Amino acid sequence: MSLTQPAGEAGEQVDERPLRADARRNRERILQGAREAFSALGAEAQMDEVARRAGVGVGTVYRHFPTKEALLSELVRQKLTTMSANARLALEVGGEPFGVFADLLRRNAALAARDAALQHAMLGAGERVWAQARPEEEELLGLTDELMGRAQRTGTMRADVSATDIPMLMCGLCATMTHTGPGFDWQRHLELILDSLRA
Amino acid sequence: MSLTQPAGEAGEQVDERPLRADARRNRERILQGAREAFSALGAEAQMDEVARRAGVGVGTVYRHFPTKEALLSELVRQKLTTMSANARLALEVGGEPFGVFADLLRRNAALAARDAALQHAMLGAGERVWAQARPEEEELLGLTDELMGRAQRTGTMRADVSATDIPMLMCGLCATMTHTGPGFDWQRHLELILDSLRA
DNA sequence: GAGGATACGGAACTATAATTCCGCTTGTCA
DNA sequence: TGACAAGCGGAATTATAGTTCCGTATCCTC
Repeated sequence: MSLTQPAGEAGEQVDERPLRADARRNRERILQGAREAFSALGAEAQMDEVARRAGVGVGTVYRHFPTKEALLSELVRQKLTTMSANARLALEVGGEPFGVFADLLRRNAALAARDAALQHAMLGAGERVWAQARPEEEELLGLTDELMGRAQRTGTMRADVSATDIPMLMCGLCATMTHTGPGFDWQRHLELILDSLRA
Repeated sequence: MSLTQPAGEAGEQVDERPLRADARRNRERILQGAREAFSALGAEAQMDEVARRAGVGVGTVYRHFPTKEALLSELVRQKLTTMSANARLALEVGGEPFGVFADLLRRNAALAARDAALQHAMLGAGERVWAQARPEEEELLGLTDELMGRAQRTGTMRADVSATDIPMLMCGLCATMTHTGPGFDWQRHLELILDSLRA
């Protein structure tokens, strides 16, 4: 189905005219409703629940996102974009490279912790959901690579870790967050991880 | 439903007479079929699929395990038991404590890697599934604690990590295994983790 | 502010997957 | 080896949740 799209890249409207005002507003509401719903109930939150929280009908949800998967995909894409923004900020600020990188991870982890169930929902989502967010993923990876390179060149970070290790580590951290409930001390876990990256 | 059980602990038959020969055989087949099904398809493998692989009818599956959850629970319980057995072995063998512990983790990780999707299915399962396996979990935790204590007393392991950290770490490792496909090099990730435990 | 396109709502539809039911089969024991 | 309890198979049932449809409402343009 999604393989037979007319043209243009996967996500947003391609050459469509701009959305009507109410539609634009609803799209935001839906995304917000979805975040809330998945945060509260995990991936098994139903589309009706998303609609309810967004204050719209299910039909409207489907008008904006053809499937539940597409909705999740958009959430993933946005999350990655936010993380990239953080990374870019970190690159500009400068400072002791390892510390900058560590702080970035801490910030991103905190971001994830705020709605661990949503995180879990996104991780549990199938390949297809992530495939849609490939470009955003690549970008984040690139930025991470640059940040790590700096730290490695100053000798404060192990030379045998690469940017691709980070998603793994964070992925593990997220899994941990959701499996032990909200009171869990993921911060200590993160520090453990950071220690393992230090030279 | 499961809260109104007559008496006795949650899992096995309590004071029932021994299973008939064919039933005992089928129970094993079902468990095996479930392992295969969940390994191949993840938690969304259907009961019919489990039955098919076990070579029995669905009805038979339900005769042995009242719900899908109960079936998953039993798999979790068995996995934990196996890990405990490994831990007990490690305790008896003796040798340099950190090395013994590290090898145990490596072995258990390898065990998990063999059927990462099953692992993922178990992790993704709800609280209730794990609640059933509490005793087995406690036991494994106790053994882990003993092993780590030894390493810490010889000064080869950080003093500020505890046995409860290990499930978190392994949980992260498992999540990683399934999110990056079968070809992923989880071994390097594990070594990273081990490094972070070293004193 | 009229007309037409765009978007909305939510009941109805459909697909999927868990679970039940009951007539039949097989093990067990005297 | 006959009787009966224990166990089996799998079609039918039920529950759940994703998705569609279409009459109605809203926005935008002229």
